[in-house]
Amino acid sequence: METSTRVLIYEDNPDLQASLSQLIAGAPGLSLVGAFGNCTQVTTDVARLQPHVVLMDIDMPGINGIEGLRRIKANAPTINVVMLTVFEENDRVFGAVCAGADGYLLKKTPPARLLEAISEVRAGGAPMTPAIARQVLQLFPKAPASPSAGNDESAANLSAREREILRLLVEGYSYKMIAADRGISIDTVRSHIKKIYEKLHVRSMTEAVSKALRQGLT
Amino acid sequence: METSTRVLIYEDNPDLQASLSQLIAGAPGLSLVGAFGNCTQVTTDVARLQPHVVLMDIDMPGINGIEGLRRIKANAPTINVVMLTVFEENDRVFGAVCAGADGYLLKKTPPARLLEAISEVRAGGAPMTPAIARQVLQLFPKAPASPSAGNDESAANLSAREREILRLLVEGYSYKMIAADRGISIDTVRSHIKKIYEKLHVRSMTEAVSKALRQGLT
DNA sequence: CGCGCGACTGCATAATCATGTGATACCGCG
DNA sequence: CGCGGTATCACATGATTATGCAGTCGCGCG
Repeated sequence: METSTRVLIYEDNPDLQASLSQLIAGAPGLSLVGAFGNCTQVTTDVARLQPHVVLMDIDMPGINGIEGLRRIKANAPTINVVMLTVFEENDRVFGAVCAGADGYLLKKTPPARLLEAISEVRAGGAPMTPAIARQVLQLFPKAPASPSAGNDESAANLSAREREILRLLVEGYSYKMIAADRGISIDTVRSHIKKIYEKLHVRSMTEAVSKALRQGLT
Repeated sequence: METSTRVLIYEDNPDLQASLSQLIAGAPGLSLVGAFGNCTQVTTDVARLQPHVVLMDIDMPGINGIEGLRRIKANAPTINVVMLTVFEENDRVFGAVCAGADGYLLKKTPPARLLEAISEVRAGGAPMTPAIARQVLQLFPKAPASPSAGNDESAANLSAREREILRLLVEGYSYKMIAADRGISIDTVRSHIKKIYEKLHVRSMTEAVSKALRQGLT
């Protein structure tokens, strides 16, 4: 029974493909199952080679890396796919993360960091080159600034405890679960929830959760 | 002309505040400009102390860390704010990144990594604990998979009727109201909702609504 | 001091949700 | 044809939610 991490590489630049292959093949705990210059056969490749991690070049002839990523995720969603790119363009980053990328690294990433990234993605992380991570955070919609925004009225009106409890509602906690989580009685939970409803002008949990999520109240 | 990174800490746990303070104060290239247990005076603190980096605890009495973050960003957007938390909850992560967080670390992050994070954020990166980075990527709406979709299972898997009914749940409709609205019996509504729960792997209305809104299923 | 507020608690009750079991009709597909 | 899936419906039961009423305690404020 093989316990090493099976890595598959898609990279059209021959030099980089060679050096990545060497790096992976020579790294303890990793095994290189394949290295290709394009991902036109990605579906069959993946089915045949059963990789745990795919290093996917974004720019390749034929099918681009994002499409390759999509196909992998469509057919084998548990495979971790780390995107590799020369550039840091926003639209590429956005496209890749929306397609389900598990990590995103610049090609110039030093070898040690690349190996680290592989083990990180295997452990459930999402390795990103710092500049990419920054871009990822900046892709999020910015909430309106706080000061006296009318929108934040509802939020500012909730007490800290009420906000905590609303958060747990959003997570799908029942009254009983909230009580257990916060170490209070279920009747206390009810009281807080009743108050939340009044402040948010809602009459049910679903309305409260919906409003909270839509207005970023929690 | 001082060239060290000025760090301001907001952390209400006295032990952690003390150890963070010691860490920062003792690190070459960093200087600790303040450490407080709450961020009620964040605006004046920041104006007075002129930090480059703020380490901000998410949970604090009075004004919570996300609100503190918002105020910093509203008044001094160039200050880098790294959020600290015990937990990894999705809504917190989402709230923080929408409020403009520059990084997000778990409190249990080892000291060496924390120092690294500070220099990383200064260099334009966005330091994130691996698990948080994973969550950040997962916060993005998933694009429709390419033609032979399997990835969009949850979304594509709901029938038209189920999707209609989920939409009404999100609007806060009760079973009875849905039945009236669609001209069907309440037991029919129940059957559909049961099926929706199975497909979405949830067990309550609030979970379904939450999931629907977060993943753009409706 | 009284007041308002937040956090906490209890009890009773009605309404609503969630689950299981069962069923029919219709459609498309191999 | 049988099968699976969708839409529809009913009944019974237990669990959970929502509401009303009542209360205590601590805090800050005029």
